[in-house]
Amino acid sequence: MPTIEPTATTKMMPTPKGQTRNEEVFRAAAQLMIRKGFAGTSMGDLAKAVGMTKAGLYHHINSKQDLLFQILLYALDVLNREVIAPTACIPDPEERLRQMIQRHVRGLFTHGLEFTLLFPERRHLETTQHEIISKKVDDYRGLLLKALQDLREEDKLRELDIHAASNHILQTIAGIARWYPERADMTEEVLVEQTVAFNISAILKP
Amino acid sequence: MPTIEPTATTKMMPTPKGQTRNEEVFRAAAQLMIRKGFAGTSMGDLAKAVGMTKAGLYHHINSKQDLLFQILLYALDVLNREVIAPTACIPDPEERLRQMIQRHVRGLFTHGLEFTLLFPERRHLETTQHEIISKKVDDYRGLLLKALQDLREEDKLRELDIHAASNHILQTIAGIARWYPERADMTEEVLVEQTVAFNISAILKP
DNA sequence: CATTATCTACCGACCGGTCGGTAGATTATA
DNA sequence: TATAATCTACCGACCGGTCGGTAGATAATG
Repeated sequence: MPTIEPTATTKMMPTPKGQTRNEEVFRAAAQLMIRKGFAGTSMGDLAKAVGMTKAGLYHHINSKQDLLFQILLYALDVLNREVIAPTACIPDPEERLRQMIQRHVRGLFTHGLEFTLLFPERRHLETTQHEIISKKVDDYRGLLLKALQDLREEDKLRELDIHAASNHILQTIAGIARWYPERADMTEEVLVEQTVAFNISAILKP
Repeated sequence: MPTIEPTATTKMMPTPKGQTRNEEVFRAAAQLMIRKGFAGTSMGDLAKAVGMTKAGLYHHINSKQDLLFQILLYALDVLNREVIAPTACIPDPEERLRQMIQRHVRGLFTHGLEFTLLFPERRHLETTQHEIISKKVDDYRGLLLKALQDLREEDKLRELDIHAASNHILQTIAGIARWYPERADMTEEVLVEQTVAFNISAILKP
């Protein structure tokens, strides 16, 4: 896991060369919060998970809230690098959409995109941080919407509400991280294909 | 433990008729937990929401955990009455599936089915209660799976993995309660149509 | 009067977070 | 090169506050 860079809204954390421990904390926190939720995860739990005391933990983070904020920023950063950036310049909207879905699903388990499960937990952030996350999430949804609009202009879309459709697509993707881990009776690559095909079939004219 | 009946939501008033205090507590609890999560909802919050003290609250419930259990049981009961029972005897699998989706989505806001958002919160239950809920949820997923299997036998299905498909369908439905409230730019009935069409198009041969 | 519903007052455990302190590595200086 | 100064990463102890939950008194209901 790459370093999570401090932002203008957060204080600099004492983070020297050895980032190993930092990564460990952030990773463990994300995993705990995915499993038990933000409110359901205590700093004591986290400290135990990384073999530290609570006090020692606070050498690496500013606050529980800010920890969540950093995790969400990281998740959005990966989303950018693994999904948004590589598909931004694809002119054909169908191919663009296919790749967005494909890359998002594939990234779920190979690039830490499972952290996107924590997006709803942004409700625990204070207003300013909440807005920062929400804006980026909305931007992502906007890209999906744009692909649908482009498809409509090419007359390749069924008669459907693109707002509803874009949300449905996002739900199928994000939802995978909720059910797949328990029912892994298909390979990851099959799951990728299935998810792309499901959503493409749902929206494209036959 | 008293059971709760679906009624129109009324603001907290001193013992409104047609709605017992019990229902008020359960309803308020469900709404709070949907908004802030189980762990993020304190009994103090809940007490304030129904205009009581914490102690007074505990006349109506056994424990916070059991409160969640009862809410989930109630949600599953409504799901049974509003979705499962009315569609169980429909022979045509396509029509059965259409009605299941239609009734589930329609029920989301008219019959308190938004409570299904709380299903993931069953992780906070103890083992036995957790298993009870999980079994019923799995049964519901099984019905969806059965409809897909029946469709396959009629050769009306695309080439797809029905396990992945059933989960995708469920995610689009349950996910509505997450995004629709904030982006209600379409009527409820349109949303019902859109969701049915989206999923049916996704799985049926063109 | 019996039952139900609610109150005041409180408990021990745990919460997020801070404090003063320190072992050990790193750096600056004489 | 010796040593003093600084810095990182951590700890045990502790803080005020909140958590879920309870005992016992009181009010309303029938």
